[in-house]
Amino acid sequence: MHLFQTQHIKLYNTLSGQKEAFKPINEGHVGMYVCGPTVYSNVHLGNVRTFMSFDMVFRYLKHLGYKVRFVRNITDAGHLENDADAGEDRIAKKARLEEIEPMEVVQRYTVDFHNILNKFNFLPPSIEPTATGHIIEQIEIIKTILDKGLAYEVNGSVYFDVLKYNETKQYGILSKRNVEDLIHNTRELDGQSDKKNPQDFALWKKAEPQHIMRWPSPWSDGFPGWHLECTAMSTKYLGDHFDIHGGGMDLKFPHHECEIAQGEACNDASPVNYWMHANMLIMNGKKMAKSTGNFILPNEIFSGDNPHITKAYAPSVARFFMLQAHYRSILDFTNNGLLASEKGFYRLMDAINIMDELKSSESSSITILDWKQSCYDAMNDDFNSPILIANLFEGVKFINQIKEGNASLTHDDLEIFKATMNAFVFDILGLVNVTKVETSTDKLSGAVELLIQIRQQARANKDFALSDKIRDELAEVGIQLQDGKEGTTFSTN
RNA sequence: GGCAUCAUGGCCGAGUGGCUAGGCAGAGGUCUGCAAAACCUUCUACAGCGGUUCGAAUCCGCUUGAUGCCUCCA
Repeated sequence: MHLFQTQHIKLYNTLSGQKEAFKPINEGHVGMYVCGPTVYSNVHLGNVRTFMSFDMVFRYLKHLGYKVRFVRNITDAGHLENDADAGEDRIAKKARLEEIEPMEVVQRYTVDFHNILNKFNFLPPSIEPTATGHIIEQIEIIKTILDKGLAYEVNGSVYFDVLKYNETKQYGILSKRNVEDLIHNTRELDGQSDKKNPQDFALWKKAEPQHIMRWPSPWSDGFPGWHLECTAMSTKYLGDHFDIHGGGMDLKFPHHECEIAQGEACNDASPVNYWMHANMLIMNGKKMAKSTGNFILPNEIFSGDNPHITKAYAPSVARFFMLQAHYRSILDFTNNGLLASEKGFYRLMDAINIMDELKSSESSSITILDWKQSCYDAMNDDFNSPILIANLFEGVKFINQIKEGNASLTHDDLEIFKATMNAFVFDILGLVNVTKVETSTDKLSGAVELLIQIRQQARANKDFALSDKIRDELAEVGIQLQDGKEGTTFSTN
């Protein structure tokens, strides 16, 4: 018996524009592909948000008992800064500026990407393929599309024929555009002479002599088009037809539209059942993007070294902040928002830290199974993590009420409650209990317990000067004393 | 200019055709030597203008504004 047999997910499918019941192609199995980063510079927080959304999806699917194959690629092939026929690719440009090999650029920022994701407590994907490792597969796909007559070769480059494709299929089905509108609204760009139409996109580009990243192909020494790698890697590992494809909202058009076209061209069938798009993280009302300079790096959040924030924040605080918004909503990154999340996060952690001390009762004053189901309902409804978190704060209330003797749970109910809290907070939301790690050092606990005893003695003697000194100076080094009915406890934030 | 999405209280951020979101902040109370924490109570809302409806913040239209895409971008 798996949880997915009783917990039914509805998810918003960009393709249909509405929430749909999720039904995997093979029962109990889920194939999910997410477009990964182009590793030409440090991953910024906006990038992280998208990947975090799908990390949460991955975690929840696994929690429900699905066998998930999660593929997230690394784009390590250079792509041109614009879609014109000429231009430098980003990785090559970075390599030139830093006087290193393109593959050194790729290596450096791949390592950075992994480091950052580890700090945010991401689960690794099942497969993390690279574009340059799949050149042969991409060439094979181009051959197929050429054979179908939906692409053409010009001067060693191969382009997808969007108008031809649109005669029998629908280009724009995902982003709700039609080709006529696209034609009317295309900006004039220099150097597009090789294309029959501006809407056509490159499958293969002939490399200029100075272009370092290049591979042989039947058409020229060159490199694959950007959209092709995802088609190659997704279908290789998940099949021609798979369950979920995710990515940032900004990839919807043209990237994902082109992926659909390529998949349809090869197999006469739509490659993906459910398209999921994570919304943008903006900062102070503007898009976070490397190209505009309006962005913050994760390491700057951990160190506090950025003019947009007033202090350092733990990775889990940033994670909690982002999960407090729904993945399909735009989220504005602000210092005030982060401060509010930080307080809430530590309140949640403080409650969890005393969960094991709760005593069970003869009867339950809370219908814990209803509460548990409401947690699942939240996640089942298009992965609504903000609602889930609201329910978890309901759980915080339960913990404190039980501790104060204002609520009760039977032994069995208490076990269910604790297991549910832990599952959602740590397994599904992927938060890390930073306070627990710090306070679990026995030496520190022993020292603080001693100070608490001395303070108790001082209070008994009405030596409040001493007792307050102990309390205040401990607070200054980040240890809070809490006087409860059953004695004094402490926590560290 | 075109397409799409969105517009909620002091701030962040859910949701819904009639019934409490939640967090942070604020107010009052309980507790405390005083605090803090915790608990109880509590205030402020659905951009504007029309329409549909017994009833709309929730559906429709218009207006205004925001964000994204339309050239690489999570």
